[in-house]
Amino acid sequence: MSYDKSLHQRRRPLTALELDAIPWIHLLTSAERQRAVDDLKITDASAGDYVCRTGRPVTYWFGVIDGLLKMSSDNAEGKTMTFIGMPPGGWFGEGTALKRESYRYNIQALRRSRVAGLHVDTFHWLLDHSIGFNRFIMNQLNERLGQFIAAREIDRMNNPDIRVARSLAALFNPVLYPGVGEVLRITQQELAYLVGLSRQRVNEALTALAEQGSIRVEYGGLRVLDLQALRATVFTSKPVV
DNA sequence: TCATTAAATTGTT
DNA sequence: AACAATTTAATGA
Repeated sequence: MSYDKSLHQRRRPLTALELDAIPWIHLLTSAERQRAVDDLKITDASAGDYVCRTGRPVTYWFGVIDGLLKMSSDNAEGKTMTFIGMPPGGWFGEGTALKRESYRYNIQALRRSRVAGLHVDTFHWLLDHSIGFNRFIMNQLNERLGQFIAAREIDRMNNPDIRVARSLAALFNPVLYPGVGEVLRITQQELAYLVGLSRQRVNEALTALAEQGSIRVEYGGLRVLDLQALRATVFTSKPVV
């Protein structure tokens, strides 16, 4: 690399490959796609960077091209409450974009990530003109509703192994996160942040899940072998001797 | 391309 | 929280 390393461009157009990885782009007519592509911007976020903050006016509808983001909301006492992971292929913020309100979540990069942004005006234009886009949004909202209900259940789980299993299953959701595929790139530390457990405990849970055969633990990631089994995990971690 | 070194991640206590 | 072991990434010949 002989380029300058001082001022790497924070915002650039998308490559054809990145474009192809956007799930809803294929549902548009060529005219609609043209307009969307012209507006799409991609930004590189370093670990710890905020993609959006609570209270800021909505300017973009976001999608994860690569990397891993976490969504957190602060309650009245300023305590950070909910964590949801956003792996590649996930698009978010349509709720607030629809109402043109301000963001109700903090979105932070857990590691170096590439985030695509579609301006709210274009978002609304697509809603007004594209049936395919409307289907995508409707499907997305519906799927996420299911996810939130599941998330409430997960929060009430006291068994760490099951918490980890369910949280992982959510991250492997092929509808919400089509960019994930077979292998989810996530470290055990990152997963620990998302689930709200220590890395040690997550490691223990992952080992148990691997023994069960639903996943395989790999360096810097996890491979899903049986998503159904992962979702349905009910075993109690401590074997009764 | 290969060998060496540094950094990141994992497994364990 | 700390440590050693393992894997990957970076570097330079």
